[in-house]
Amino acid sequence: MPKLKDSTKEAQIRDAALRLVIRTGFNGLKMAEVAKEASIATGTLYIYYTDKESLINDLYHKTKQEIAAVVFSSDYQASNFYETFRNMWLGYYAFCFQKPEKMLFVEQFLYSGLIAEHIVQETEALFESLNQFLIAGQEQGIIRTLHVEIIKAHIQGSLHEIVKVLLKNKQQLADGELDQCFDMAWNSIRK
Amino acid sequence: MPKLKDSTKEAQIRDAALRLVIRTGFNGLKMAEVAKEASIATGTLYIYYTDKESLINDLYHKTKQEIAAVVFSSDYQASNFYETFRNMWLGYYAFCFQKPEKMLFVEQFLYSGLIAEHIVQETEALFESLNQFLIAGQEQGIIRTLHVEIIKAHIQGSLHEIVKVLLKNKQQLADGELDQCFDMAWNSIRK
Amino acid sequence: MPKLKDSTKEAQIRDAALRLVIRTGFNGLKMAEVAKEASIATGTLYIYYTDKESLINDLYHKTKQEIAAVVFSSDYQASNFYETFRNMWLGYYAFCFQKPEKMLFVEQFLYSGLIAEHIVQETEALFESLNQFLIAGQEQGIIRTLHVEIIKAHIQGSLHEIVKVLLKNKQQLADGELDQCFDMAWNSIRK
Amino acid sequence: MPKLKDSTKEAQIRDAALRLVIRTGFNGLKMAEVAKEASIATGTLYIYYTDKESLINDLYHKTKQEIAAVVFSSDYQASNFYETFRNMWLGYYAFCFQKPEKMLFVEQFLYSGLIAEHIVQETEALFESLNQFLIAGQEQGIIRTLHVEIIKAHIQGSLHEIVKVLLKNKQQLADGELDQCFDMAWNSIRK
DNA sequence: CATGAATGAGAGTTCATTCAT
DNA sequence: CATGAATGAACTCTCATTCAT
Repeated sequence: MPKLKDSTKEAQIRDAALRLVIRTGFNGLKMAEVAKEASIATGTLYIYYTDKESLINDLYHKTKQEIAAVVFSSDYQASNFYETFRNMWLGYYAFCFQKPEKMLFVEQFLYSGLIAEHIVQETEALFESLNQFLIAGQEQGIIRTLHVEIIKAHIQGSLHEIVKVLLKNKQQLADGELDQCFDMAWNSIRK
Repeated sequence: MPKLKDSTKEAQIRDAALRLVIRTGFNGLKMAEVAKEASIATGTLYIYYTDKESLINDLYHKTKQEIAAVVFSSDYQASNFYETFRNMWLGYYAFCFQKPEKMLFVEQFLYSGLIAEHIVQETEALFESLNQFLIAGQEQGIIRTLHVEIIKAHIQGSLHEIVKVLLKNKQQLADGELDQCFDMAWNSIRK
Repeated sequence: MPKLKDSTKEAQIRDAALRLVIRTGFNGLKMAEVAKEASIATGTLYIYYTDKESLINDLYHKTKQEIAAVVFSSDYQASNFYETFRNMWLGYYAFCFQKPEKMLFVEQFLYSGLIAEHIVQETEALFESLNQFLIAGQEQGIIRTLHVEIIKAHIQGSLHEIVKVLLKNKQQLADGELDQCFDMAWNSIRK
Repeated sequence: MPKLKDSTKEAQIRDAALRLVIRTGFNGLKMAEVAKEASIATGTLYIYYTDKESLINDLYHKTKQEIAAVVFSSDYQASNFYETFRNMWLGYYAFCFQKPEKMLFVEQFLYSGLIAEHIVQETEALFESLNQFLIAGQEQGIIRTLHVEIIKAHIQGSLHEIVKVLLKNKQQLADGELDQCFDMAWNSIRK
């Protein structure tokens, strides 16, 4: 019996690629560096991923899945729209702050044209229930009536940018500030 | 740093570089392609810019200057905070929608580590009066008291993301929707 | 040099290698493909052959032996020179037409410098009795007096090339044509 | 004005490639070695040829053209079929003996599947008048009636193989031997 | 100043061979 | 013996930069 294909290794590779790619972009990402960062030989990379593109595509897919799992965590379900929204926003904020590479990576590649269309669509589908949630809020007259894609863009865009500023300045939000940030998000959409 | 030669040609080069770089990132940008897109020979590029990095740095600098000129357009000065803010927001929105390459380019390179620190600082300084403006609003009790960097991040992040979604879907905002978007921005910061 | 393991498997490997190598040459031959074609694992290949070169050398040796066995088939011995020569020529023609890979392989590698000198010499020795046969024909005044190496080259070169043309065009020789081809060979050497 | 694309260089590259490729086959041919042999940088190779395949294709094309020019040299036209055929045969023999690389290269690649079909066809067309010549000989009852492709294969195959044997043994044919070799060729086809 | 051919270091990918299982 | 994952040197091709014209 031969050595068995190690499924840990695939995750190691993705972790390494993620760490490196956000610094340099797709074209700046060097497979040799990914290998070194993952502590394997270059050739081994190609046992797990046929080429750089497929590595990035899989990384995108898996990262989006992880984000969906965070946003839709069952812990966040509350009795009313506001509470649920608040839980989601805070949960996603915490995620972005703790794993900014994932936030940055996804942001960087969504509009890059490098992710295969079918993967983009599969991952968008993962967030369909978020759309449902927002539409329900609109129908109940809780939040403003505006195309949900724009609402999501508004919320996500501001959250991401805030996290980026904080990371750049190596700051953290005090509790009161965090509340204010959430307030900004909420005030912008509530009716 | 550019040498003082034909300044039309220099602008051609920057335009070409801008168009190309947002598709591919710094590492994907090919000097030969920039030259072709600018309708000059490769060698000529190096008369105007010593290397790729200096081209990108100059492009960043000039683009930020243009954005500052837009945001601080004297036309936008109004008699009260709200009106001025509204003019600025709408003006910047229009700019981003019409010249998304510039928005995307600046966004892509701000945190990239490729722009020389002194250039980042010089360009940040251009926006100092925006800080003043916001702080004045806070002192007058018009807008919420929160670190201005965060306020700016919130406003800019959401505006950019909305524009990106619209461009991706090749949509435009109807007038009412545009008002709503501004409302979201305003509601989030007003007291 | 092969180790003495499962001799069926060894033959499978050679068959696989032969099929593949004539399409691609030595450098294009991939050990992994040989293994797959032979329905074994890559590692197993190296139990039978220490490296690619030794595989090719053994294949060359065995193929030459097979050709010698064909040419010197006892069935071909006839009462006179002409008949024997004719039997040999027709037998070898049939062999080349049925197993062109073997003909092509041997032709491709003879002058390649990849076959170890001692193997080339051993295999040449197998054809020594062909030399004897031709010399006898010369001494009896049946065929022209010319260095036997040149006579052999003439006969073999033309026979091979005819087979190659036929295979390329997916044709076969009608009986009369085959006779003509043999006639060409015979007329060129007879006195 | 820039340095002008040097047409000598293209020929240098082909010469280098030809010298190397017959030793190693297509897959063994290393672009870096071709460059070194041609005394240029690797990158320069790619200014003249987009890739290895196109280099080989052009080399094939040009070599076949050269061979056609040799075979159809106007000097060889004589008053009768025999003389013309003799001139051609001797001329081609001399060519193969002096530039065996060209003979070997063409032989190696004709059936390799690496030469683009349109190039194979274009080059075959160059030899159409050889077919005409042979058919005329058949119609005049001078040579045997047999598919010209087979006649050509017979003549060419034996000539090539003889040259290969001679080169391998570092021999040359004495004048009498050369006559004998031509005689073999002639006797095989004459009626 | 302008040109584009030339350079060569460096990137992605392949594959002969090894070795843990 | 058999397996196939792992290795890393080597190969093809690219591209920032230089420089002869």
